[in-house]
Amino acid sequence: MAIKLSLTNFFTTSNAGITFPLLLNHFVLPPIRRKMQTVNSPPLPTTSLPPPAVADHRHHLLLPTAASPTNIHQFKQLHANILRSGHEHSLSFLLSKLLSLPFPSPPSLDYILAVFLHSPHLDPRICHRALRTFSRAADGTHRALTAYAGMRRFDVEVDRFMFPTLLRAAARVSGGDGGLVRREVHGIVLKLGFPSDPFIQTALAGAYAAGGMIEDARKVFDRMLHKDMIAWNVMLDGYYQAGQYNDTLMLFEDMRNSGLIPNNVVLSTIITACGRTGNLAFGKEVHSYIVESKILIDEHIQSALIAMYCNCNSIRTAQNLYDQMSPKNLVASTAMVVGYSKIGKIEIARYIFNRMREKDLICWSAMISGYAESERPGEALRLFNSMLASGMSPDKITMLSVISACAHLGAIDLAKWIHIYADKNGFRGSLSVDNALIDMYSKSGSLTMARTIFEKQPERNVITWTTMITGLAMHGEGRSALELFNEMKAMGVEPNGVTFVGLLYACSHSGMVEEGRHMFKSMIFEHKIEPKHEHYGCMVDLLGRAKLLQEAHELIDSMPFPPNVVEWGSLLWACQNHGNVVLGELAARKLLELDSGHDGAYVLLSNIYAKANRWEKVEEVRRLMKGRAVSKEKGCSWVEVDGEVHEFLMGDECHSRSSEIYRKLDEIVKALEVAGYSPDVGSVLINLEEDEKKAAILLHSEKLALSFGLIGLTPGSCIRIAKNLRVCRDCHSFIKLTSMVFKREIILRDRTRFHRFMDGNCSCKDFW
DNA sequence: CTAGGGTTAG
Repeated sequence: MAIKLSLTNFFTTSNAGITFPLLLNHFVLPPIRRKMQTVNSPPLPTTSLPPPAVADHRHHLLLPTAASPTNIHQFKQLHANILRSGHEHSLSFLLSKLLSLPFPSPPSLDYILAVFLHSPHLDPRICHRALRTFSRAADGTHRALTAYAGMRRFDVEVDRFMFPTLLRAAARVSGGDGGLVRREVHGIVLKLGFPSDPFIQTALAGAYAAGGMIEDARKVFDRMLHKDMIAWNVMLDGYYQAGQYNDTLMLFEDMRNSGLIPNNVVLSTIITACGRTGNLAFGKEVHSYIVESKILIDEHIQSALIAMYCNCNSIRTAQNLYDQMSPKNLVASTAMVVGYSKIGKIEIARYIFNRMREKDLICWSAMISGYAESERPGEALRLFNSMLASGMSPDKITMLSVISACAHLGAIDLAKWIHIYADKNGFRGSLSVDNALIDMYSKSGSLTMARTIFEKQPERNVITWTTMITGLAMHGEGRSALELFNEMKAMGVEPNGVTFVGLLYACSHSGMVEEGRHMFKSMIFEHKIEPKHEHYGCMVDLLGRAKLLQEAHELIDSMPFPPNVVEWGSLLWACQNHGNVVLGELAARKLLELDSGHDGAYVLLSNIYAKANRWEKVEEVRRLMKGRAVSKEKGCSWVEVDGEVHEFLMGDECHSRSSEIYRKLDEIVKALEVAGYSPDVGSVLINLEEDEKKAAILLHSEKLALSFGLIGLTPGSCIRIAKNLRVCRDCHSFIKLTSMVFKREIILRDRTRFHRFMDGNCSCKDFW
């Protein structure tokens, strides 16, 4: 009765009884006799022994060498003897010997399975041992299922102890079959009448959870009358692994309400879940609960707490806990490294990293990605080299950080090197690594290579498409970006918020106003994606570039949340380009209300006034800026020469070839003056004489980088400059002229896009 | 058995 009820409640009748014998029967190996023909056996006596009544004590008669076989060769000889002598019932003895071996190597797993499937007598104990052997082996999943299918065909009685073991194997079957196998085993459990065995239920829930079938896991879990700690932990961990952190926390509440005292394993999971969702309140509550109930805070809990506070931006609390720890453990130290990196305190992160006595791959990766994220890609790569030198080999995640660092650096030679490295070390074909490579190549100026990898990819996810779309957009190929988007939709891949950032960006930089408006609407109404700051920022930029300043302003006013510096900044930038003083003043005021130290706001507003010949206002802005001690952020540029990346700050004299660089700069300026160049001092905001302004603007970092690039240039190659800020108008025309006068192709990458200069033209369609 | 690192945008 109970069985029937479960069946109808939980399964549709169609997938309960009908499908399950089909799927498990897939797992069958070729017949054993074929296999045995390849075994070399000694000649057998022609007269066979009488079949023993009890199959245990006479087997030594069949053994070629010793009383008990110890290696696979001896097993095979024994096996051959058994078969040829017709004592097939002795296979059980052979099997039980095989199963008592400590760790069968992979080929012998198949061998065991073959013997198993051909044994005429299988008792439940042997079956369970066989299942356990297969389920425990890393690659034993399918063999366990095959063994089970075989057992059922031979009508071996299945007892309740087998299911947890079987489910452990089923839990590892991935893909579409995984779901079917789980349901099938579930169906068998119900059919055989074990639906309320707590061990089986826990294993079932665990198997469903491991396959991401979290709702099914929950259904099984909810049916359990008696839930022990393991059951709760399985369910909590299931939600946690599925990334459903809020569900994890809610279930934890249920657990506490049920009166069960959580153990350390559960607590670790909960604390980590709090960190992942940034739920500091919950985390603190759990922390006080632990302290109040005097639960022993072991290393695991302490590390989890530290990581949680780091993730919730409470680095000081984390530091306090870390200080109390002695000796410092690897996990906690890594958490601190990540915590400090995330808030931009990379030096403190490095200090902790340096003091770690032993370093594993994870802490190396954490430090590398810390640098990559902190806009210090060069340091990230140096660290990667140290890691290799220390004998550590990267895994996929390390590679992602390193590739990302290369992308930020935008150095094509390094990009090629890391690509080759990834290929040689077997990372080719990994979806996430390929995605990172596409991004790296498009950010290094090689859209062709990016596209090549993209086209070759056997599998693409939303990140793949988004990366490629954004790559095209950065290179000014707006139309192609939109075409690719259509292709993506045709393939049935659902775009996300980031995809639309790329698309709006593409529209904005290719002057496709109508398409941009359409995209924005389609995002909201067709794809049900809530527009966020970055989308509004793109739209303001798009409208602003097209001189639709009023519409841009209206859009900002219509936002459902308060506008931020990006939106006002974009509007202000547009006002400067189109010379709108009134709206510009408004945007600058709003911007400064949000961030009184925003250097760009002063610069742009001052430029707007200068354009309108309102010099008294220019003076006022400068005084205001001086009074608030705001200074323009120093620009920083990199240039790659002979595969090496050189970094320049504004007015930098640190480079070992500094004097040479400045000589070259003079030479360029003289040549450009002949061609009609005169420094545009509009963006120099300090109170200087005209001549001093001209001198100051010639020290911009991209000009230094360009000069150095021209010194070391081999014929035919081009100069690639990466700049981490917006390029000023003067530098833009400076580079344009240089490309003409010196007959060089120059590629400039600023924070958001590429400018390709050739013969005095620039590929970008921006306003200069 | 649990805890620490990752790819797209900003």
